[in-house]
Amino acid sequence: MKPTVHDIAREAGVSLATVDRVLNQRPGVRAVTIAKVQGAVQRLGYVRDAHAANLARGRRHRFAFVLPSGAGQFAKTLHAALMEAYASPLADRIELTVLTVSPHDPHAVANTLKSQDLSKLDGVALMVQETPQVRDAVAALKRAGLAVVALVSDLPSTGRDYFVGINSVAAGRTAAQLIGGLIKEPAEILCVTNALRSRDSLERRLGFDAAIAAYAPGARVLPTVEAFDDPARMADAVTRVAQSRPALAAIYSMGSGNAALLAALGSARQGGRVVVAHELTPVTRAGLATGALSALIVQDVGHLVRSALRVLRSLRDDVPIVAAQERIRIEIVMRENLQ
Amino acid sequence: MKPTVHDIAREAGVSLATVDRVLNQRPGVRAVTIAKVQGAVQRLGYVRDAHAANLARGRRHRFAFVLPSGAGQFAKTLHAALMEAYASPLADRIELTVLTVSPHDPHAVANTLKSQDLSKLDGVALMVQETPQVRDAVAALKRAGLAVVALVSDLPSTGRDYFVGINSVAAGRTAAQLIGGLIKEPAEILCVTNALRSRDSLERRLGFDAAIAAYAPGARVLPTVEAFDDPARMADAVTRVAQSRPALAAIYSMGSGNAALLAALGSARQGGRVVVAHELTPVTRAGLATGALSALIVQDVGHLVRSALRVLRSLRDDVPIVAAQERIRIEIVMRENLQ
DNA sequence: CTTGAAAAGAGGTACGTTCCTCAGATACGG
DNA sequence: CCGTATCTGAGGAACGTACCTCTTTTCAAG
Repeated sequence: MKPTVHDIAREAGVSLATVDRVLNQRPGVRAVTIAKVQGAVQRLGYVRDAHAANLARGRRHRFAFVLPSGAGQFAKTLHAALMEAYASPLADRIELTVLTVSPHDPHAVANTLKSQDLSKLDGVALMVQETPQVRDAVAALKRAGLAVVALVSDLPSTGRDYFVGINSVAAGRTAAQLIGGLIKEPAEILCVTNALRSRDSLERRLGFDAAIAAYAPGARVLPTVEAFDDPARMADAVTRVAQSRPALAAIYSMGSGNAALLAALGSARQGGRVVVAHELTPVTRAGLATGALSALIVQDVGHLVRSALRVLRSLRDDVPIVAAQERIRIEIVMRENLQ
Repeated sequence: MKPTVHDIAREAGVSLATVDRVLNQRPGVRAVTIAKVQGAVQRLGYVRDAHAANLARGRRHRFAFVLPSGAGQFAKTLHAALMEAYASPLADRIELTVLTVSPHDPHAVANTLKSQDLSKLDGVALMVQETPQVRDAVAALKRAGLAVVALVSDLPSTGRDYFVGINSVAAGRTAAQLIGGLIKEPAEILCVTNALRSRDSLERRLGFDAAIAAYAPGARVLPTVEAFDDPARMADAVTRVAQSRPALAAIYSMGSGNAALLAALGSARQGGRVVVAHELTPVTRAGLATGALSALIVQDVGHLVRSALRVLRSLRDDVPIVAAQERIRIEIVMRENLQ
């Protein structure tokens, strides 16, 4: 039988109230008594029953997710996964608010959070780029005592409690290994992205550059095509390079903009050309199915949102986080292991 | 506020006891009354609080995991993951028994389960090959009212409640795509395994054969090397083929026996040869790190055991299973996305 | 010593559900 | 119309924890 607070009280020779005070770190207990209680906890191997605790507390976790609004397919896919997770038993005792903010307005995150009553919130998961404004906003959240989780893009110097997502540098290295393995002979490689300034693209590129020489010796990486969220520009640039470069062996799409890329490739694609992109969305899924894309580097959106929810809850319940469970894997998805 | 049984009772115009009887499908309620209660449940969107329910029930889930004993690295890795999951908050209210059975004795599973007092058990997860004896054993478990989950290898015609693991045919197809993509020119491909008779090896081979022609046109698949769990035999056969066949472009290790394979390759390996195996274990991890292995097809053991625990619990709590969360992905692991 | 605050004890209610008992109501065949 | 079987109601205890109030003890400063 698992020990309860009553067992602890008996074992420590104190009352239930004192055990409760120690367990919940409330004041009014002498140091020696605290030690006695903690000793009993150790000896009996007591672990608080989080379910009973929440029940008693009548606690409902109120979490907010801040997601980028607008075009990106990935954000939409993630949003859908979030709503699915929210409908599942995994989310019981959770009240969810989803806030979408423009990824282009640096003040949007701060303003949106400012418009929220923080006392009506227990935790926030943020999928945003790190900016000074975001740093301030996170600091405000922490001051209000909220749990803060960075989602997809880390916010390392903000004091967030946890990061749920993949290591972008490692993702870039993985792309390099994949492309190096898949191309039949060393030739030219083109990197494309919508915005090179974003932290994720930057880090992926870093990892890619660091690893490509080892995995594709002799290959040449062409100057990056940056489309600045303009589909026409992306299509245009890709078409030009693909047609003018017979030696082009691979394309690495580091960020968003896959719809335009695939549209352009559709008319210019030749057999044997390796194309690697990120994230599984309706667009990239179709690309895999038709063979326009060779492989994808993916973080499972379902895993991301469930992980974020679990981590937020664990932080609030003061329960240890199962790191292994919350580690998001860098997945390689090809047509045959797409399910 | 989430509706409670009290709200349902009020809404349906019945007493709390009746709501409880309907909710738990106990006898003694007229059909019309059942309908009234279910209508109220629908209207208010009531979902039972599984935590409070378990608390009230004082229920502790007693689950048993049946794992293969003996050599296999994979089983050991899975066992370790199970113990880790068991120590985590994920497993609270769960009492775990691990039973190891010889994978070679067809009666072992049945005998081991027969030695257990089934009334002291709520659910069983089985990682075993399907045999007539196993079918009977599972039938006995179901008769005793237990939840039964097939782990890693499915037991499709036994009446198990759920299967946690990957589709082996799809895994074989993935191996084919991977090898087809990674080899530089069509040549010879060698398949090796310890035991071709096992369902998993069989199905992987099926998928591999069905897909290899499409992904490696012109390649030739050599007769399979079967080592019958004899490391010397494996090493011997592999060394012979590798040395006598200069055109050997790839090796696909379909099952266990990777330690012997890698030992043999260590002395015979040449650059550029593609080697794909299954499962992430200390042995294959080292193989990836040294470059002896090109890629692995992996099912995450942590995910497997956590999934099995969650599914068993959901089955017992009569709570819907989040299929997306429990779907085990066919992961492709290379050196750079090995974390 | 006395005083008084800090520390500890005692006992209670509540959370949402399960499950029990006992009593009262309804239905139905004879 | 009665007896009996089936349904339903009312109420309460329990699960393990949180948190509240009220009392009692401890202990050091005055």
